[in-house]
Amino acid sequence: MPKVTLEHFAQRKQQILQDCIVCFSRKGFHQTSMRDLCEALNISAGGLYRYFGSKEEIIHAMVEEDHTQWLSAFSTLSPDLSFRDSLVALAAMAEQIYTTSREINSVWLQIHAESASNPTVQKLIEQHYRSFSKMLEQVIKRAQARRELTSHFSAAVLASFIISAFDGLMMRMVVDSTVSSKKLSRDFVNIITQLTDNREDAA
Amino acid sequence: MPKVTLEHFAQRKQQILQDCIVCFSRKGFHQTSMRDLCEALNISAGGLYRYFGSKEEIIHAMVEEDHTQWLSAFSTLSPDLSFRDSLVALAAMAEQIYTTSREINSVWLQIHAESASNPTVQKLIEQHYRSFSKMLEQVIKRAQARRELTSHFSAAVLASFIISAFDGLMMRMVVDSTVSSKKLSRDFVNIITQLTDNREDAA
DNA sequence: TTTTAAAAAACGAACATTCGTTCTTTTTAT
DNA sequence: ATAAAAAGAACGAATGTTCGTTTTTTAAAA
Repeated sequence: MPKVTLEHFAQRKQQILQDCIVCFSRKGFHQTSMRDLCEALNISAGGLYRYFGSKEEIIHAMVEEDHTQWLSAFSTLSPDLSFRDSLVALAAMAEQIYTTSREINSVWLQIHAESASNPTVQKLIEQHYRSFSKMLEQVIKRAQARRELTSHFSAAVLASFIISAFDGLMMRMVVDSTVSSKKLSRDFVNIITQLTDNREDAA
Repeated sequence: MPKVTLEHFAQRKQQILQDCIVCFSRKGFHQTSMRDLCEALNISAGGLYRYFGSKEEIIHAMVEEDHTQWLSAFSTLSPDLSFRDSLVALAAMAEQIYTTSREINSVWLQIHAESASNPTVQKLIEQHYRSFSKMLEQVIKRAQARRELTSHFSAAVLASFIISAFDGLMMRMVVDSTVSSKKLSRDFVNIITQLTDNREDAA
């Protein structure tokens, strides 16, 4: 009779996805052929297509992978943390997500670029940012309520700004190899917290 | 006898480059074939190859195009401006560069992604940021000398931060169609200036 | 325990297209 | 008449995907 796999299948699929990420980060989606993938993963074409029905499907899976990774990371964030500590924790998550497998960085950037010409990807990313923004706004609003963060700017605008700054940092890390992510992200946290902390707004 | 073109040639080349940018922004470098370009530009393969020796060459030309555009924009920046006004002016330049031809945004993002797998592009971009950073540091140092800007952070770090924030903003504009660049970039200038202005550092 | 049947998993040659580029030819403008 | 400019057919290589075949794995039958 058959083989009673299920989680085994999912596990293998996950492993394949990770390997694909490495390949894509090195050569780019559209420069990496299915043949390239097969060779690198030691799998045949037919084998690979059992796990992902198309190249597109792999791309979508990568977006969702990153999305869920961030969701679960965010869920571990205690509401009791100060604004600064929340930021520090988020930066640490970014460290962990984006440097334990350094390749994700480049793939994530590629996905953003892809979204300009790929409506499906665009929709996935937009939705990712929507929920991500929401969560960050919660943190900001709590900090503002506690008066440890200036209320000069709306939570939505601040969230947008912070996300952009870190997206830009990620971009920079891909482009400039001399950037030390650890040092820079710490600098960024310092700047943001210093710049947003509450001082009896004497402007 | 020959045709005495020269600037005519350069002019046509520039026009072709602009049209390529539009095409690439809609479909992406690697999804846009030379045939696609030829059809869209109403030119033959042989004709196109007279202006650019390869697809790569077009990409390089786009990077350099953006680079020189920013260089000339920066050179118009008066040293007498306050820090805030300098930022406002820079944001206005970004507005002008990135919204008069909205497509450049997406292409610029693609170029960043490309740099991860294309050493030549990576080198071009790295060099672009190097000179861009230098110029911004000048502005920051002047503002710090005038004591209208906190000296809590080094000019290099601040420059890095500001560039990242605006790169991230650009990225966001590509990904999220609902973003109003005008409003957001103004918010960003407000945040940065508020957060970096000099108050007798009572921390 | 060994055999066996059946299905899942993996393989890899083959498919029709499409790719970037070249090259010969034709047109255009002096 | 001459040479630059444009054209577009043609090239081999490479693309994503399919599909018939082989291998492996499993659990019931012997």
